[in-house]
Amino acid sequence: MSYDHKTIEAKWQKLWEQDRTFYTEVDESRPKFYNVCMYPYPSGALHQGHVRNYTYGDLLTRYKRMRGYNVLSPMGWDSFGLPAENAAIKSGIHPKVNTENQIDKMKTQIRQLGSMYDWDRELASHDPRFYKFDQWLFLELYRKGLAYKQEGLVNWCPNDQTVLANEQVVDGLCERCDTPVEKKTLAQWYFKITDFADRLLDDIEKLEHWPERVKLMQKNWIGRSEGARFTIQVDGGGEFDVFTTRPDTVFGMTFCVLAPEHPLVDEIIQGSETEAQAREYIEAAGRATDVERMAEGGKTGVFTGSYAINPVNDKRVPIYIADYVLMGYGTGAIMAVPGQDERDWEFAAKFGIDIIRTVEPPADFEGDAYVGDGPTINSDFLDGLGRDEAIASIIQWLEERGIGEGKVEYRLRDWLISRQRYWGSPIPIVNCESCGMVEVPFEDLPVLLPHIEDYMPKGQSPLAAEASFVNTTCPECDGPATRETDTMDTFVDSSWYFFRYADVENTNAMFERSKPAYWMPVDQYIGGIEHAVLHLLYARFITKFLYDEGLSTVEEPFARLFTQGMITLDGAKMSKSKGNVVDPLALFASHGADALRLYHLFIGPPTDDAGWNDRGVDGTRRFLDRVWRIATTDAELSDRAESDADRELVGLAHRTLKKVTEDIDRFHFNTAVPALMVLSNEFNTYLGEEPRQATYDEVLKMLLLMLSPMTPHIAHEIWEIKGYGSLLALQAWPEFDPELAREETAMLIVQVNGKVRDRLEVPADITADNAEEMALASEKIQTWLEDGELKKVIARPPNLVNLVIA
RNA sequence: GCGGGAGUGGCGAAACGGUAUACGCGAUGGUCUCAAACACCAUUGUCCGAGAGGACGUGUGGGUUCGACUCCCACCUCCCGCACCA
Repeated sequence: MSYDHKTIEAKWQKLWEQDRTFYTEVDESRPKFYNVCMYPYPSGALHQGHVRNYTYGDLLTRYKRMRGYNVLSPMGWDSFGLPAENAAIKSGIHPKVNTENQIDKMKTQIRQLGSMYDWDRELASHDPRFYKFDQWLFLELYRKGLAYKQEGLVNWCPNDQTVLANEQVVDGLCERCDTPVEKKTLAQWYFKITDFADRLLDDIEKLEHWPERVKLMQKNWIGRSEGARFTIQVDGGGEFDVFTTRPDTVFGMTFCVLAPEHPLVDEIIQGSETEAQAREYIEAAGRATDVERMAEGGKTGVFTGSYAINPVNDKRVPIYIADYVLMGYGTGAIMAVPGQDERDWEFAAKFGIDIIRTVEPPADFEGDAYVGDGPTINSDFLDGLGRDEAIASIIQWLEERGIGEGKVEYRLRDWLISRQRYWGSPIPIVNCESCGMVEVPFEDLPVLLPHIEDYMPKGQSPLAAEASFVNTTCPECDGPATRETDTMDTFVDSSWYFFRYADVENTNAMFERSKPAYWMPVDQYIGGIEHAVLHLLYARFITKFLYDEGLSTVEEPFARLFTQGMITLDGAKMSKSKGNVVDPLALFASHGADALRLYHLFIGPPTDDAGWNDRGVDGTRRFLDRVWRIATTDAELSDRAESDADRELVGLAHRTLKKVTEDIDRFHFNTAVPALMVLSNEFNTYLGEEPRQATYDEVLKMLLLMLSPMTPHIAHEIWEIKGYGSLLALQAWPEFDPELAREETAMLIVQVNGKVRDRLEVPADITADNAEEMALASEKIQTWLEDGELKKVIARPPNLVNLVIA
């Protein structure tokens, strides 16, 4: 017997929506719970990753509500950006039309899952009402000197025809299309996230309820290094700065290296014997993608013909160009100390350069460069000092002479936010011949993205070809001017959208301070691990900026972060291109949303990747059919007096409640579900043995209340059929009663030397002495005791007695 | 190389230092049925044994403990992140 999930699920989805059950207002009388799932890019097709994400989110919405919280769970669309635009290009439908179609489709599908949102707060980043405030944010940052345009070496994806942020380059490949990223020198817009590097790093400590893994990834990404920066003179004129974390080893400097892109290079190779060779090397390094540069086996480089003077001992050392030194980090130049640095050692060995040790390695040290601690040697006034003392001492020495200082460097670079693509928010800046760069005034926002037919990427923004967009008048002098034609990275949208849900209608401001003041921070944020350093770092940055502006009341946006594992099929990530997707829509039809939701909860630990198994959904559906049968049983329910069987079943229900509650609170859904299965199995057995009406109703109610956040449709339907009260979603989570949960008897395990030799049923309140007595009285145990002398008894009533014999 | 996580049945996986393998899937046998499906019942780590029962068993090797999947040390394998960051 199988229940009619199609009718039931459609019925309740409609009803919850009509009743506006999950629409929320500020309510100071209850604690708030702001529950957000990362808003999706509207691909038009719900996949199992979404289902997993929204199942967790909806479970929490419903559960927290039953626990008395005022829960806000909104939904929106990450509808600007490369993925949406590329999908439009592929389909040949204009991005706006295509994106809006996809949103409609996905919204329908999300509703079929039965996951509930306050749709009054729905937002989409391609909506001018939304991106108006991308532009406002941009201008706020600009005024504070935190948005700037600068020419520099940038990552360029030749396939997507746009620049990319460092965070969007993965292993030298474009994050979106896996094309090797090239380097180009271009003038681009940046947000100065590096100004926030220390705060972003330090505040990671405050993120108690974030996964360690994500915090660590952010720490590594920010990459703080303490060291020193100092100036080195070139013999014959010129100078350059170097950064090092080991200034204590400066006496061991036997050469210097400049990055091929270093500005001084051109000057010092001029007229040298190796000039031709050097120019060729620089040119090749410029052509190479990061992948090629990294793939290079062994170090390469060219002598410049020039020498540097070591400031501590006036020694002349050769200057090389080598691509193992990166222009983008530190100063793009290093002092090379092969004795204490593995990379420098490798280079020195290859090029026959002297190697001097300045740190005494331990006697048993074998190997090349020694990077560990030890007394300083061969270093004049630093000799004998440990590393930290030597570093402090040399920094003081450099500072006294005005040639250097202690310095902190970060791996984090500024966030490159301009894109040479159509589908994004236009940058609200006008270039005027006489006034220069001018802000678009607030009253002229949003700078609307015009509808254009030729939106294909072409290396510069397609907007540049749109004269009616480009040509404008200067807001300051009314003279002729042109607009910026690049659009913003879609990660700008996602860095603040969670504030906007709190005040989504506002046309005058991103939001009124008091609105998110009630809801923020997001109490639970759920999404994929792939955003660990992209979205989650940017969102923290922008939140800190809004805090500094007095707009945000919180410095950190997400109090609790949960990153779900991936659903895989035969060990591989499900993806449309691989053709190994299991379509949720087909499962809505065949098994129902409830069975699918339950399978996602049951499949394994939520943080872990989990392998999909079609039969697994059969299993959760079978379970729901069993619940349905229990609810519609034709067993005769009597009004006899309460028996042990009744007390046992009610006791189990309460123990189940305790476990399910604890498991939900710590996101162990995969163990909460089996607990409910055990309860329903016992319930089913009970129905075959003279069931009693009162017990039946009591346990069924508890079962339905516990199921309602997981499988809301079937739970609501049964609740209604049984006439158990008003709408199940509005019921309170049941109260655990330890008295009822208590068990009368326990299984006493009797061990001999740690091995199980007997099991005895004993009263649950048995004393240690009685347990020992019963254990010793057991016939099976007697035979084991014959083998030796009883040395010791460990009794842990009521479950364990261990007899130690020898 | 650095950092993190994980290794348990045929499979997904459970297990505050105390019954290893709950629950689900799959498999085998049975009941129901004209038959099938559904459902229900039983069995299902390996080896020895007719059985009672016993031995072994959570990647490998040690250790701590009355007792170790769990704690400690060393190693192996896999996954993830960062990676010539000075």
